[in-house]
Amino acid sequence: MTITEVSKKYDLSQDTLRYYERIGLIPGVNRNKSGIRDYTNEDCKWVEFAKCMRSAGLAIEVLIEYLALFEQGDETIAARKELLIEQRNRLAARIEEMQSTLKRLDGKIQTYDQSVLIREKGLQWPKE
Amino acid sequence: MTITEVSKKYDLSQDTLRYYERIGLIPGVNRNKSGIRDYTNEDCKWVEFAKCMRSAGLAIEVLIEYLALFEQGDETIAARKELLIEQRNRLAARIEEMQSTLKRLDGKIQTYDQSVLIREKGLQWPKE
DNA sequence: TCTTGACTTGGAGTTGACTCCAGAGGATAT
DNA sequence: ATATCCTCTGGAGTCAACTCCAAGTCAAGA
Repeated sequence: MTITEVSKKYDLSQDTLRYYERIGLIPGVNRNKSGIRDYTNEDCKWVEFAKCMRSAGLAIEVLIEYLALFEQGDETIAARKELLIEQRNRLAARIEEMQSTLKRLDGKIQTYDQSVLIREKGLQWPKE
Repeated sequence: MTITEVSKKYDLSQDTLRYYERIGLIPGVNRNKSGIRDYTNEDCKWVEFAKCMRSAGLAIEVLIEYLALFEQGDETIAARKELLIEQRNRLAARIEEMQSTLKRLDGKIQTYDQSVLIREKGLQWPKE
């Protein structure tokens, strides 16, 4: 697959794909005889994984480390698991925080519903 | 309240507090005769709101707009509600995305559990 | 053969959100 | 009174994560 195809498939710019490769967030992609990238299925999986994890807010640094560990082979399985657990826990915490903020926003919006109603009816704004 | 107190109370640096005020993310804080900030309770509520919304990932730009609308008075109630609904929906979408990534991480971690077990037992890695 | 267009690289520029700094003014402690 | 703090301002610097650019290569079409 060419970079254009991968770019379209995962909705990531070509620049971002080259950037991810350069910094080691995805593995090095093979080139044909004229030096042009040819993404394998395996490469694509990494692209997709990177995109997914980045969208969830995992830091690039951490994902680089994960790939580096992966490329060192089976000796690093325990370390990789550790890393994933750590990130999983961070993510879960962030989700919880965001959920409580979501609730707060819902509450605020409800208050606005009320206030609009009150204004429409020409009523007094309730105290406090 | 002084900036030091507010800074400690909400765990935001003094620089961040001054920055937030400068860009209009919190209202202008009154100064005493020697020009030093004296935060009111109202100011603190805005600081807390800003911190909460920022932690959930709402963009500074949007929060600046919200405060600007708020300061324009009741004419902007409808616009503020719109803004909040829009942000609420974005937030809900991000949470969902993150939740599915969380599940994916959990799955991956389980796989690692298995693989560690298999290595410990000296068994063959299962195909694929 | 000449041009067009996709691709390459290395490096510079941008954006959002802070974070730090220098220089100056008051207030407090010795 | 001098030193030490805390605060002020305006502006510069930093960091993560891209994003853009210039100069060059190569293959394919008119």
